[in-house]
Amino acid sequence: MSAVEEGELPAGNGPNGATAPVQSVDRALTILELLAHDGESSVTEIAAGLGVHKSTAFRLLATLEAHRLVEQVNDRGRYRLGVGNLRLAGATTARLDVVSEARPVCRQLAADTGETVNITVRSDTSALYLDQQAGSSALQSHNWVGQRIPLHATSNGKVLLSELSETDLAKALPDLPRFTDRTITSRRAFTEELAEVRRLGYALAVDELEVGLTAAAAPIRSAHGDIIASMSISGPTFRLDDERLADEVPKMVAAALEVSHRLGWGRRS
Amino acid sequence: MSAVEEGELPAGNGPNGATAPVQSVDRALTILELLAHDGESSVTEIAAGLGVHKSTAFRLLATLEAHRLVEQVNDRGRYRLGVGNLRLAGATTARLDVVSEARPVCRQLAADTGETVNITVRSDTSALYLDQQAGSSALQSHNWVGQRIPLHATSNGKVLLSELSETDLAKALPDLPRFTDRTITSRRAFTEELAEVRRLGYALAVDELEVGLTAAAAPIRSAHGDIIASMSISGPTFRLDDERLADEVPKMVAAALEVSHRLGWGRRS
DNA sequence: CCGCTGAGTTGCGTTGTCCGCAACGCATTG
DNA sequence: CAATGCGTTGCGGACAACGCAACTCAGCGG
Repeated sequence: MSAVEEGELPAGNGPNGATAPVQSVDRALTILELLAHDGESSVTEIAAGLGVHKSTAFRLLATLEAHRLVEQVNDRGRYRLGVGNLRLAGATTARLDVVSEARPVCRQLAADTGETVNITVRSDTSALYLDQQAGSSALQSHNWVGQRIPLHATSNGKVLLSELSETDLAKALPDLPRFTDRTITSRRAFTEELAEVRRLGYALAVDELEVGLTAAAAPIRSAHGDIIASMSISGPTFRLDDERLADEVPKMVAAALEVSHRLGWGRRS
Repeated sequence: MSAVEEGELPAGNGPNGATAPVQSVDRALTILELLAHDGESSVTEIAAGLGVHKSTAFRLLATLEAHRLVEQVNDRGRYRLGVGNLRLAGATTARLDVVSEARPVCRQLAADTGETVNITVRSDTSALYLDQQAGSSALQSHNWVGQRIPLHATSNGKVLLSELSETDLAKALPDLPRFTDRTITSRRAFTEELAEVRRLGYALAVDELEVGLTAAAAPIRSAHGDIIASMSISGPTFRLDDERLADEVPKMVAAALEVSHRLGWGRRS
């Protein structure tokens, strides 16, 4: 089959530089990522994406299908992600106390404010979105769950970084790429911003990641007092102006505090 | 740990009888299922569960870890499901119009009624829970998302079966096991129950799956008018008595209808 | 203090498994 | 009706994955 463009992927390794000792499994999991990205693909497309023969891709797909991680749309047709993923994700979040404790609080906050509420944790150099409760407003952003977002241009990121030691901070922030005019790109300015976050107890990000997008975030603390997650509300800048923020931010801070309490923070043993 | 019950799995095949042509991938995916079931496991436990050598299990885990589908708790420690699953699940539900359209409606209904709201579809011989919005009441059931539940003992199942042809119905219901005194186990009685569901436009299930659990469900229809999913509210029987149901069921039927409309049902093109 | 146990991790050689090939069935299309 | 494209399947060679055994490291009890 004609010209497979070589090297579409790092060739035999996981998405990052980590080692992936079992080739076929690595390929199978890459298929899942391809499908997550493209939504729906044919066997031939997937084979091309992996740089393998059609039959190989087919067998990998059949194995994934046996575990319901993929399914085909019409008995003999294209493939897409299957419901097995939902079960795995359910088991994943069941493990994370944060999400299960935070979910009802988030829902309430989303209802109170009408804006989108997110829970994030830090994962190396990114903010990782664990859960999202969409606001009631018609205009709202897409689902960010599972996405990785830069730390220095988001309110969640600022909160997650706010109490790190200098060395940890350096590791978590190798660089500060610019996204908009208002992105903080100077390390000195960012350090001052973090001090402000510590002082206020919450963080803001207005048009820093994307023009027209405003977010505010507050820390969620473990029983030990460490910041283990961040809760944010976000929406279009025109709707979340200063006046509106003055109303909503205290609610969000209170909600984050409530979750921290549920996790055992500030509880006398 | 000690004493592996023999034959935990059909040995080299997927959970069902389907063929899984790629052994290593099949094993890797089985690891995910083991972790989903047990929450957290050691390499040795996983190796025992698979019936393979420790090193094999380790390499499979390393590959899964490269894709963030598993992670270890303490750099050198036990393994558990990783955040990559959340991303895959996000991509899976993004694909399912039903969930994204239904979620805001469900949240509203959960807030209005204070009870748990679920969205399910049929998957062969089970009802599959796609999404859940917990009610505001303190007493509420656990998260069912990704679980598979019998069709004949649940309100959702009755709705999903209610407009099937006789042959499809036979395929979807090989048998009718009993769960409680009130479970319908006669095929004739069940057929009559389905007729009643069609007449009323919704289904009830009181103590049929589990004593003390009551649920009511209504159909969600595609643009073609087919029943593609079911929406339910459920709660403890003592709270959902006849009087209460008389209040809440119409709300639920209306909510399901709203979702059907969003999906294009009854819309003039 | 030190050896012992049990955990996760890592070279190495062999073999069994997975891959690429090519042929097939089945739609859809000209 | 031939032609093309898809997803699917038998087959044999080769390489990748497996099992083995040795290693590192923590915890623990002697």
